[in-house]
Amino acid sequence: MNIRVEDILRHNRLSITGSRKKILSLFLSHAGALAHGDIEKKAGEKFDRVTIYRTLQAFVEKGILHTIPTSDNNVRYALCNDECYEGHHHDDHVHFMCRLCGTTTCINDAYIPEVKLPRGYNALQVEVVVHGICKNCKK
Amino acid sequence: MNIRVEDILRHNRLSITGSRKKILSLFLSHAGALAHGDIEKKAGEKFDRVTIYRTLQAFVEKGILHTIPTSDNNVRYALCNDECYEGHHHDDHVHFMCRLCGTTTCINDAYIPEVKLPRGYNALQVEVVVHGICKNCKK
DNA sequence: TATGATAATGCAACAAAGTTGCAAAATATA
DNA sequence: TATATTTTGCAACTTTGTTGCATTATCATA
Repeated sequence: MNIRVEDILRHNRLSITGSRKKILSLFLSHAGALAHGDIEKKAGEKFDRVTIYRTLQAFVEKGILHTIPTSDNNVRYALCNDECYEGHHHDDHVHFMCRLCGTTTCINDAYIPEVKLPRGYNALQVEVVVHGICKNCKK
Repeated sequence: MNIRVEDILRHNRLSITGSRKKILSLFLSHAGALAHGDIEKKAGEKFDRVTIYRTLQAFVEKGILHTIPTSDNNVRYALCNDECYEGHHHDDHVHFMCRLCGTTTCINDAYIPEVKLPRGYNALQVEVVVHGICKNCKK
């Protein structure tokens, strides 16, 4: 697992440091999306808050992570899938937020349908956030 | 215009106060969505920050406004359309955020297509945020 | 329309979230 | 290994959001 983390960092021309390895492996070992606060808790007291901000920002710029829009002023971050690593940023995402357990998951295989906009509007990116009950909570 | 504002407040069993009238008329006279900060600026120094927070919260609870999810930790608020006033909250929205002028608009007449989710996921609400170039900026 | 009940506001104090500059430390490069 | 570059942690600060409470405004009704 650690080897993969270092490969990703190297591939994105980011120095291999403790905080980056830790934060990236948190995402790799955790299915759902994470907010800044989640990472602060999960990483323990080990890293400065500022470092976490800067690490997340760097990961988003490199396309390793993407953000998930929210209505609670608490943006979540999730791993991009493999296509993202190859320059072609995979911008259109479907995300699912569970009303019960609160977890956010990135549904990579959901097909995003064409959205019909009024005349004159030009779409560059479509984000879809579905709220409901997730697979685990439904059981 | 003021009459309409007071009607809406009365209809929602909210006391008619200066801040509510002001904030509601800001939305009625402004096509796009507004963030808390925008309202603070547009309302001038007239109202306490806390009052604006509580007013927005009340409007959302009553279904007068709805929130628009964002990736910048800066939730926008927009007027619900008429259906919202009748108990039946109009939950599924398409919102458009312009990359150039930054304005967010609520596209009420856009049809929200069915999103196919993996087995076991149950959708209750679908939010769509489209990023691109708006009608005005395209000219 | 005066009056008591109810609700909203503003203030203060606080908590949480996010930013910036800079010196020290870690990592990369050659 | 030595030097250049990058990243980190710290401090100080700004912005954003929250809570309790006394004061004030609005509402209901007699």
